[in-house]
Formats: sequence, C-alpha cells, structure tokens
Amino acid sequence: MNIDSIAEMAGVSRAAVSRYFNNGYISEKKREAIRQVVEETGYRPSVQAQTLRTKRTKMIGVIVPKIASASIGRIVEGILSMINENGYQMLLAVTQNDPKKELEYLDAFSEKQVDGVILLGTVFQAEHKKILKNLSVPVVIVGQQVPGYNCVFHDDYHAFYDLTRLFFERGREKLGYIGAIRQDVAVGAERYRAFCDVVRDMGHEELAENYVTADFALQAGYEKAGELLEKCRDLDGLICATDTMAAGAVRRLREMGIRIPEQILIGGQGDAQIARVAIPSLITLHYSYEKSGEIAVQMLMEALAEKGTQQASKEMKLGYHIVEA
Amino acid sequence: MNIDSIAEMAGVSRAAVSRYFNNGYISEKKREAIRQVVEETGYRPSVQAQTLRTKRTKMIGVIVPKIASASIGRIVEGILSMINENGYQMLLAVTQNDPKKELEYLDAFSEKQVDGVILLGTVFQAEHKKILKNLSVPVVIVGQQVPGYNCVFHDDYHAFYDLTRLFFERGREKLGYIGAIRQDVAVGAERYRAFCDVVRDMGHEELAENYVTADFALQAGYEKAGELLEKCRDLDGLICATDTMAAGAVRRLREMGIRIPEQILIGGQGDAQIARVAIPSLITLHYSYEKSGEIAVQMLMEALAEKGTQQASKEMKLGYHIVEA
DNA sequence: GATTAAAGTGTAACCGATTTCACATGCGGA
DNA sequence: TCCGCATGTGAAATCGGTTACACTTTAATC
Repeated sequence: MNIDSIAEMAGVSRAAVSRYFNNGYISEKKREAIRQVVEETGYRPSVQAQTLRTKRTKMIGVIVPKIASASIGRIVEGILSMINENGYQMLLAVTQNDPKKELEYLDAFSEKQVDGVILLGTVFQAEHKKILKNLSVPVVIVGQQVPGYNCVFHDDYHAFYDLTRLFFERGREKLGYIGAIRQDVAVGAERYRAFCDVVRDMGHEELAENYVTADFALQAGYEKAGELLEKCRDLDGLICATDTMAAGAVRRLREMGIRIPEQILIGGQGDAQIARVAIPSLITLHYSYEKSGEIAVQMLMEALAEKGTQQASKEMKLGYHIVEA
Repeated sequence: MNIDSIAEMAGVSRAAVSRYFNNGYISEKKREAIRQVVEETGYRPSVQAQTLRTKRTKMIGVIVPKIASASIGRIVEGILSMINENGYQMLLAVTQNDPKKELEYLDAFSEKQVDGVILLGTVFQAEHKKILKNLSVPVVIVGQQVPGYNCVFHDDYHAFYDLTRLFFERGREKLGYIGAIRQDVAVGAERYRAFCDVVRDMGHEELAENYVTADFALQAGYEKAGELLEKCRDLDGLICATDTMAAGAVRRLREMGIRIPEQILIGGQGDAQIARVAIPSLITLHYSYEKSGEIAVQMLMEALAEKGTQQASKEMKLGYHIVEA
C-alpha cells in the first residue's frame, strides 16, 4: 500500500494524492475519489518517507534527569499533553543526572531526529552551552534561567524569600537550611541566596551557617537533618530545598522524638503528595509544574514556526504560592 | 553531507560506505579511508533514510495511563534504561486513563512508527484485544496478565493474600478494604479476591462487605476511608489497593482523631516514598517495578529477534515482599 | 472577445540510505 | 594449468513520499 497504488486506484496522479493529504489545490471531484479509496484501503502515508523528504519528524525530544520524580513527572505530563495537542510525539531520554549522558542525548536528538528539544537541566557548564549553541533545532530549557536561551522557570528567589519570611513571622528564630548543590542554579544557589538574604535582613546573619547540602533523595534529607541538628541543637525551623528532602527530614526528626511542627516547623517546595501526607502542618511552595511544561511546548512551537527568521530568545518566569498542607 | 559525498571523498562507492557502517565485507584499506573521512566530517547516516529502506525505526513505543505516578515512573525508568542499553529510543504516550486514547496511540504506533510496543494497561476490553491482534509489531503488556500475549506482571493474588493474613496474625479482626474498579483485573479484581479468600478462610466472611472502590487518587482514598468508617465504626485494620489511596486514608483517619496504627492498622501496596513517610508503621507490599520494566524490554527484544518465526507468547510473574516502613 | 489571473494537474527530480546482483580478484587444491 | 571458492566491489533499483515546474483549464475583468 503506497501512494502509487492509491493514485492508480483513484485514477489520479501521485501528486494529487499527496496534495489530498497536505494542502489543497485539488478539485472536489478528485478529492472525493481519493477520499473513497483511502477509506476503503485504510491507507496512511508513510511517516518515514515524509520525513525523509520534508525534514520534519513531528517529534520533540525531551531530556530529563529522572522520570520517577513527582515534580518532573508533572512537568512531563504538561509537556506531553501540549505536544500531542500540536500533533507531535515525544521522544524521551533520562540522564540519571549524568552530564555526559545529557550531552550525548542532546547530540543524538539534534542529529535531525527531532524537530525541537526540551531540556530539564540541572547543571549548566561551558560544554552544555557549546553544544546548545551548535544545535540545529530550537531548544527550550525548563527549570533554569539561562540567559540567551529560551527558558521557562519559576521564581525561586522570591518564593524562598517569602517562605523564609513567613517562618520569622510565625515567630521562629533559629532557622536551618538543607539545600542542593550550588552548581544547580535554580534549586541550589537561588533558593539558598533568598534564605540568606532574609536572615541577613532580619539581623540573624549567623543563621546562614546552619546550612548543609544534599542530593534530591529522601534518604539524603534524612541523614542531613541529623547532621544539621547535631550542629545546632536548638533549631526551631527548617527549610528544605525540596519536599522530598523535607519528608526525609521529617522522618529523622520524628525518630529523634521531636514534635513537628510545635518544636520545629518544616518547609519545603513542590506541593508534593508527600507534603500533604507527612505532617499536616508542613509548609510547602506550590509551583505550577504542568503549566511550565505546557508553556515550554508553546515556546518551542513558536520557535518552530519562526524557523529561519532571526529569533530572539524568550524567557518566562512563573509564580508560586505558599501552601499549608 | 550525505553518503555520496563521503563516498567521493574517500574514493569509494556509496555501497562501500554503507557497508562500512553496517556489516563487513570491506577491505582494510577502504575501511581506513572511510574512517578518516567520517572522522573529519563528523558524518552520520540519516536515520530516516535508513528507516525508509530497512523498515526498522529503532524506537519502542510505550503507552502508560499517566506518568506522574510513583509506580509507573519507576516502571518507565526500568524500561528506558533497558531500551537504551539495546540501542533503541523511546516514544512515550500518556492516555490519562482514556481507553479511546489508548487505542489511538496503539494504532498510531503500530503504523510502522515503532518496532515494538510496551503497554501499561489497566482495563482490557474486547476492542483492545482486537487491535492487539492486528498489531503489526510485537507487544508486551506490563502489569496485567493477558492470556495469549507477552506479559510481565506481579503476583497480586498471593501478595494480597499474604498481606491480609498478616493483619490477622497481628490480631486484627475487623478489616476493611479500599479497592480499585473490578475491570482492572490486576489492581481491582485480583487483590480484592485475595482479601476475600483470606477473610473467608478465617471464618469472617462478613468482612468482604467492608469494601469500597476508589480511583487511584490520594483524594479518593481520603474520601472513601471516611465512607467506609461510617459504614463500620469499629474497624481495626484497613487494606488499600495502593499506597496512594492508603496515604489518603491515613490523612482522613488522623483528622478523625484515630491513632494509627494502634487503633487501625493500615496496609497498602507500592513501597512508595509516601508509605515510608506517612506513618512509620504503614505496611506495604514491595513490587520490583524497575525490574518489571526491564524484563518487558527483554521480552520485546526476544520477540524482535525471532521476528518472522512462529513465536509463542511468554508470561512472567514476579514476586513481592512485605515491608514495614 | 481578448487578456489575465487563479485553480488544477501530471511529470520528474529529489530526499539518503540499503541491498541485490553481477562481476573481479586472489588463493589453494587437483 | 584449470577450477572453484571466498572475499571485495560498484552500478542500479528501491523504499514512499514531496514539490518545482510547466502546462491546461476555468473564471474574472475590462
């Protein structure tokens, strides 16, 4: 079943059949004839042949550090729904936080396998930018602000600024912070910077020292919470860069016999299910993850539409709100 | 940069270049010449052209009900790692539990876009089987036992049998059950069947009535737990088909002032992070999700290798163990 | 009624690879 | 010396579409 047999059956040229599927310039009579034959045979044009000729794969490559994560899962869900709405499909790659793999997939995808790339990056080094520069397809970065590139991200600084302030407003004075590595600008650096700014503004500069970093695992939150508490035994508030870490911390503190939130108030980010269950009064920052995925796709679609024309990179900063679960 | 220019630069025919990339039959001299040119130019064969000719896309289509789910995320992670190990890529589709979409994607994928399909199904109706029958590529079903098809699934019956027995061994006598819809054979029917069998064996047939169904959302667990408790106020044990539901139930029961696990012991399935955090003594069933994803890919690869030969469908049933978080 | 623009059509080149086939070699064995 | 086999090689057909181009028909304008 190829275009030629359909053309023959319908008594038209193969160009006519192609036009039938693409854009007009075909008489009502022939259109109808072709429609009938197509219906009878169930014929559908070969995607690969189309791609070979047109150079468009109708696929978007999505690169994420991991997929079994509440926040990333929600972003991907948003991306996917919008991708499908636009008639595209999604090629997914997981890097397991390995920068080498990230570059590898970026490379493989750009090799004309996809029409565009969405990258949920964590750490951006010189090499990333070099590869990104040479990419032959448009790219949108999600979750990090990278000047000069299309990106959609949340307002991490103000979110954590507000959250930290809230802790003081609630009368907490001895805060601690469990963060992520500084190379991760959004999650690691920005959030902690906000924390530091607040404690300085409040005249408690020394609190910036109540700081440890952890990877994104529950287990890490568990361990680091213990370490932090050994360092300063009289903590009455603990802010974590993510809900997962916060959940780990909760577990550890409970095992230590600490009452939450009476003794120590805990805050996180993500509005994850885990936050709603762990302790009724865990405070968390809600980010609209699905939305950020959807916006990323829209940006990509715009870039795709403007392909060829000189296009400036776009940035989109999304808001947040505080949730007391 | 196409195969012809490379051939010219290396002073060989285009067939030789093709052979260089595929299988041998090329002299050491030419191989070296081509290698050099390839290295200089960074040339890589066009995937689409290869596909058009060979009919192999090196892509596996994966269809899941949702992606922002702990268990599914872990399965997908397993699938993906094994897919990449075999040099394939993953095309992902999410159905949002809409059977129509499921069929749609199944159809779209089989339309020669992918070499094989992995389906994380929930509900299998006649129409599913019809489409599956006509699929032109091999398929593996994950999470459900569907006779006559390749599938990998967990031993839901025995898992929930053991879990329910454990509740009795712990001295609980008034059990309740929050389940999923019966059309979902694995999660809905089998697990509840095991529960019923145990309570009957223990001479407590009436407990089978302490039963409500919910969808997979946390919220549903929350609401249904309330309903169930109104029906029978003296429950001392509650088993839920999934950890997410269990977490919802936990939240509700706490709001009602019930002490967990002293008053009511709660069990779930998934060994989700949520189970480890919610209440220290939530009991959960651990399934090796990553493993099931990996095995599914292996099955698919075998089917791909045997393509053409008559192949019997394979089944793989995986075990479980009980975790007291 | 002539002129011109717009709509409709088919031919053929093209996208970039793989693979069949026929033909060259070089070598060992009879 | 001749035959047969294993190994290498390139020409050309093929996969299944899209689209530039040239051409014809139809409709619109003056």
